[in-house]
Amino acid sequence: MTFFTEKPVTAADTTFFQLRKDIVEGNIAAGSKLSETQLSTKYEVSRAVIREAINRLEASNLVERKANVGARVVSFSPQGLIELYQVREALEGMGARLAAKNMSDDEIADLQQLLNSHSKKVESGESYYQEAGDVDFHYRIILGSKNQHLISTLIDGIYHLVRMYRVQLGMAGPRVTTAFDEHKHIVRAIANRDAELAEMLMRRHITYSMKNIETKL
Amino acid sequence: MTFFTEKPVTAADTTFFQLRKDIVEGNIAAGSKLSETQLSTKYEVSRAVIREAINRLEASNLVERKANVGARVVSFSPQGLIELYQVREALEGMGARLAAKNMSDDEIADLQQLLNSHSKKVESGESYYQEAGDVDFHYRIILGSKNQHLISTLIDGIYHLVRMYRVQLGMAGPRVTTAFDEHKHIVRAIANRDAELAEMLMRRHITYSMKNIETKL
DNA sequence: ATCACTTAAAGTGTCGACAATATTGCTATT
DNA sequence: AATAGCAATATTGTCGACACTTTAAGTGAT
Repeated sequence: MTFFTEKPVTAADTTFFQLRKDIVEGNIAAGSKLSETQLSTKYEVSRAVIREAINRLEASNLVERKANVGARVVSFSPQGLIELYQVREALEGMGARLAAKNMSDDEIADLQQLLNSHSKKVESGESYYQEAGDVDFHYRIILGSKNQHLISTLIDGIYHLVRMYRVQLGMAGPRVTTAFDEHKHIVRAIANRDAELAEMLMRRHITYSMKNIETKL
Repeated sequence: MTFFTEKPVTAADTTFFQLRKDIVEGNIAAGSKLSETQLSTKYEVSRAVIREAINRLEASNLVERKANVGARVVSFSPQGLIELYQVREALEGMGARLAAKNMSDDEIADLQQLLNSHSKKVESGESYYQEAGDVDFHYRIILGSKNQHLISTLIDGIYHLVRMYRVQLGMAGPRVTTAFDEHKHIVRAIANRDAELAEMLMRRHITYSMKNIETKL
């Protein structure tokens, strides 16, 4: 909902999306300074729209601003990554809990179907099961929570930061096969309307994911 | 940390704080439109700083903006309040868990002392145990989590929304005596470094608080 | 050579004006 | 009378210029 409807309407919108993409994908280095005048010439818009874009990036926790000094892209730190995953664990855990309560039967069926298509691709050797599939899975559950706060906090905020960290660490995608089993169990819990279990499994899933990243540091 | 250091340095800062106060305290009605020109004359600053302030209010989830249309103060809804408390439950639960791990012994001692002073005032009939005390308690635990994401999400964002809802519903403060016992148990869990229990008790505490509000609807 | 002070440069913060979009009210047609 | 289209108005979005702050460079004294 919040995510798929991201059509830019104003110049500040497009600049914001562009800047966010450039930051998340590492084209603008972590920790680097964002000069308003410089960006304004680079993106061929006035400083006003750059400022608006930077403000939104700040709200997304992708940049930090200091008054009268300027904005910098947030710099990577293992501690920051851990903190991010702690928040993610709390929010996505709650998301799974609510999804078990609030997802419609149709949505659950779709989710199971998505998992099946992933399953086939994994079995047939295609290691397609990568970022796109993983993201799709998590998005559906978050959206299934029907909690607008949760949805926008995760989808508009945290996920972009997570992706940025992934790029910084040079990780192609999430863990492949083991993660798939975890997904399966989560969906089963949701299908059984077992909110408690769904939350617990989702929290574990994210904890594992983080530990997997930690080993690569 | 993030909270006590809120000194305005720029005109946009002061305008933002003023506007936020006016919204949270209900001087600007929920659901009302925020006209840029109007506010610019009212607060005697240019539209640029008003726009910046509104942007930050939007990031705080206190107002909603639509392109080429304008900004409105978020409007109250029971559903919205429930969703807010669900997020709060998840985040403060994690906050308590982390506080049990990360608070220093001194900080815990201070927290216990704070609770004692509340206790005396409750026993002596002073129903002082109101918003200020409750807020102080929750802030210390959140800050004790040492998780910067958690801290800013709650203190810069969610708490203001919660206060706004409280004002809308005309609730003087939180539940008095029962809440105090809950606080006591939470602190004990933290002092015992029992992260699991601290999280569970905090989540319950917030759930109770929400149910208490629900009855008043 | 180092440090304090002054001054120049660069960058952010703020402003007022103009452009583009949305809303309102009116007119005309059926 | 109701509706569609159009004109007028009001509001937001964008721009360039100016003011203020920070930072860096440069000068002089110890």
